[in-house]
Amino acid sequence: MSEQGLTIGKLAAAADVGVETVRYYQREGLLDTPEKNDSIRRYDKAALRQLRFIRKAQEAGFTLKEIRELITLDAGEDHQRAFELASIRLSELDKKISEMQRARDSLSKLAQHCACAGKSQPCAILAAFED
Amino acid sequence: MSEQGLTIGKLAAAADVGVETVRYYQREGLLDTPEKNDSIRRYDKAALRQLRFIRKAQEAGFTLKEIRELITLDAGEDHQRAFELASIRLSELDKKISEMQRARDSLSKLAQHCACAGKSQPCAILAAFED
DNA sequence: CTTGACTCCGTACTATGGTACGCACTTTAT
DNA sequence: ATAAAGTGCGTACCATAGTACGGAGTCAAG
Repeated sequence: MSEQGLTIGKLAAAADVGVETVRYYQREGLLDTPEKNDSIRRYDKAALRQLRFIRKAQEAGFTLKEIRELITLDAGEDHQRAFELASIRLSELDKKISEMQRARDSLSKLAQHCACAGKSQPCAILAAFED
Repeated sequence: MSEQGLTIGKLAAAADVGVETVRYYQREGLLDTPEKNDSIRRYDKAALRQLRFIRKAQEAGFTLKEIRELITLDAGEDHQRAFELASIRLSELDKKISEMQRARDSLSKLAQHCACAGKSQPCAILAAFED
């Protein structure tokens, strides 16, 4: 007997996370724990989709707490709040992106003249971030 | 008697961090603790510069551990290693930036048709990150 | 000259996001 | 049919980056 869904191991692998991480998300209420028909729990496509959503949302900088909220919001009808969370995240994402862009530029400038200079002066890295 | 340097409070304020954070950095070996002439420790420009460097480097995504290494490297002569750390960070920064850019796009697309749609369907946020 | 703010230092506690461990099953491959 | 691999659960532990607390001493302004 097999194809009535993924085992936790397969689910985890499909989303490229560890089994322990899946269990952790369950404990945190981000992923629900399916009933067990036999002795082993089986996960369907929806669970995989949700797990993947969690990871994508994390990449967008949402905390697990926020993600939990988004998930409940998705099930309910408080559209407004989800929109709000998304807007906040969007603007913080923009802020973070330009911050990182600036950091990137400083760092690449450093790499530039670190590469051509010999090995004399005190390393320019401390100076690299000075405005 | 005053202007022989900043007090810890002034130092912290000048770098926009908390006093406890400064002490934490000292404990972690990122910032050294100056000798005390009287009963209070005084911090000079170099300390402020270093503290600011720590924050900038954090923005670039370096961990405190790496920053500690960069600082010792700056004092010493292992240019090579500093260059290596910077290169690694640079490429991870690039990776992270495009990841966030992608997340940003998904999110803004969502905000778009979340704004125009009414409040019917299940909120599109779960779908927003699907490739 | 005292009251409130600041400092010093040590230690404890926090949040976030996991990872590991142990033990008792249950599958599955050999 | 037996050993290796996987599952279920509960609990413990981890790193990272701080933040808070308490008590004793010090300094500056009214």
